[in-house]
Amino acid sequence: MATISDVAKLSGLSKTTVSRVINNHPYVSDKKRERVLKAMKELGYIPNPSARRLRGQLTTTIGVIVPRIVNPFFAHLVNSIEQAAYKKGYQMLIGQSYEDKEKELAFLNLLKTKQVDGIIMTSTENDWDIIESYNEYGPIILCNDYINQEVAPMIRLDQTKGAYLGANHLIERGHQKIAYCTGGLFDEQGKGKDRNQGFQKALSEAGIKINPKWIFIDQHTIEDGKHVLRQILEMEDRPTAIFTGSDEVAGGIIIEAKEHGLLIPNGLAVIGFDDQPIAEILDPKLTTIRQPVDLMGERSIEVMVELLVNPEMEIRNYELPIELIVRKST
Amino acid sequence: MATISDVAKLSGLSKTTVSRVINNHPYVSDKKRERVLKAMKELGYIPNPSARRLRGQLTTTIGVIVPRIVNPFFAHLVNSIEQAAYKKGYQMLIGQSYEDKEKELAFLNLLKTKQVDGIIMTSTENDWDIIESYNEYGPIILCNDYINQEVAPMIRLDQTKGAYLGANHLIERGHQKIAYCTGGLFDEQGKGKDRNQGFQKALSEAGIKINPKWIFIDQHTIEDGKHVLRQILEMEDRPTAIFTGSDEVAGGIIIEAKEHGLLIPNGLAVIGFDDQPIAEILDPKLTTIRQPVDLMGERSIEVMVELLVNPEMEIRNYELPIELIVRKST
DNA sequence: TAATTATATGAAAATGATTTCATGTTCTTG
DNA sequence: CAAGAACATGAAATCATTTTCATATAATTA
Repeated sequence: MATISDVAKLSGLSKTTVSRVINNHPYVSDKKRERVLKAMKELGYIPNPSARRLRGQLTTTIGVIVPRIVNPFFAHLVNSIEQAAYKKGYQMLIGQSYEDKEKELAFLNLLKTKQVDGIIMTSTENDWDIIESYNEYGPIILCNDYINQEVAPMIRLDQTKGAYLGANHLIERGHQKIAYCTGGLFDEQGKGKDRNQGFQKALSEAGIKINPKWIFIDQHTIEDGKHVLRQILEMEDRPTAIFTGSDEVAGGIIIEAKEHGLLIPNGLAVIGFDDQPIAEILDPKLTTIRQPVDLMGERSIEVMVELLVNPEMEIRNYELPIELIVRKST
Repeated sequence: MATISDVAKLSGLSKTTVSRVINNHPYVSDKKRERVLKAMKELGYIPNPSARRLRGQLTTTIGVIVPRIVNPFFAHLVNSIEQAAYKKGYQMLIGQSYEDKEKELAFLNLLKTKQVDGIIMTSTENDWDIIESYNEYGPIILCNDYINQEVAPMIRLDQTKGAYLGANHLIERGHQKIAYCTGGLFDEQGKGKDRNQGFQKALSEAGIKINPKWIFIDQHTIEDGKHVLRQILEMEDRPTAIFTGSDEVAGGIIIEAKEHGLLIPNGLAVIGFDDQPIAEILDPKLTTIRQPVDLMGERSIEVMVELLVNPEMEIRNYELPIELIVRKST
């Protein structure tokens, strides 16, 4: 690989001048700039990022933590982040936390060692106190997941409203016996908590009591959804509708219902969350709450880049619209 | 951040000795090693990767190129690669080529600038002549996609056999009028070509002629599949079965068939490729050809790590098993 | 016991960039 | 036209590490 010295030698100028051209510093005459550019092209010169980093320059790499990339919601989110990053000349380093605290910390360490300029977290496993300690090494922003304090920029949705819209829709369809199925645990913080609140608000406004037997926690996959449906079938007093925290779980419920001859939506109305491609594939098609994934990715990169340019930037929340998509499963 | 000099100062030893401890060089006395380790722990010292890279050390980062991460097949592949890489202490840098030659080259440049130790390509957009020119900067291995020369290690499946199995299955079910739907173009190299051959072999063995009107090329998404079905419905002479290059396209066909009241498999038998989660979700469940994604990811990392340790390693192919999964769509 | 050889350690060079400082030229401005 | 400001250039320092070279001591061998 050609180095800056090679370029300097070939162009008959100093490394300093070459460096100035690379970083388009103003004080370079047009003639010499031309000579440098010509030499650079001739040698196929690319500045060595390790050397630039060592001098405290930016890495033009942004880290993204996701729980698991095979979850289509996160695949889409990662996709939109990567697209936006590429447009701005950034690379994307991906890490899967697999809901493991250690893995999350291992990834945050990349910030400490300046391998990434900043990190976008789409989920958080550790407490914020711990994550915060990495913040001094570079910006951390939360996208999708969030916590209820204004400590870092957050790209978030009004989850409370989303859950409220969904629950309300079920109530309007005449349901009184509504089950609830969440990805998190019940006393959690952030996203899950807000959804719980929205759900509860809708029900209490309609004067409906929540039956604790109809609450399912820690449900994530299609398999989990199937299992939930089997549990419901065994109940004496069954719910007539179920609100789920993800399209995948909703999908599992619908697939298993078909297996057991339970009709959707007449036997059980099902509502999902995310509006993933699967929502259109299921039969019946899934009523769900759409999260504007592309917007979230784009906005995250925008905020990250601003923050890298101006680290003193004001920390605030960016709330994006959330929307109910009514299809055939309710 | 603490530097190696800080550790040297605190431990009262030289940078050299500290470096020796970090890289566990043999010639360090146990006593001093202890002192260094203690100082390192006390300062929370982590070596600066940029500086190490600059000195020509490995980056412990492996680049992975995928066409698009939202394609569940590639999401799973990336997942298995990341898992395997993490276990061996490597990070994974992802780039989406979006089937764009420029983007692919931009990513290959990371090798040139030593930002990654090696690159795993799960698809290739540029000709091998061009890709090969990056090979001198670090190992490139092909996983999933491949070319028909032994120029780089390839983790591949016997695609010819896969397509043969699928086509044969349709023929055994009594079909004579079989359509073919591929992701690539028709005269392509590598994966697509082998599949074409397998398909053709099965048909010619059964004495069946291929109807060129029933060949669909460049089909990738669910939407593409829907479109294919509409085209079939408009034909006077319709096929009774269709072989597709991906579960997603097959899914689109099945969904659209339902929309038009065409029964699967009686009106049209459909066979997919990949055995993605969607295959189990579709109604009827999809007959498909399973690719051992987890194995492919694992093997790729194994080979990559070996190759990094011993760059002179013999180049060879690693062929993994491929399998027909019969469900309800045929 | 003298001569190798293996073990231990550190000073200084090297890696490839950017930044600081010094110096010289050209342009404004009073 | 003198003096200060703006422009243009390069030598050398700097970033955090590894590697080379030099040197000293301990262990082995002849």
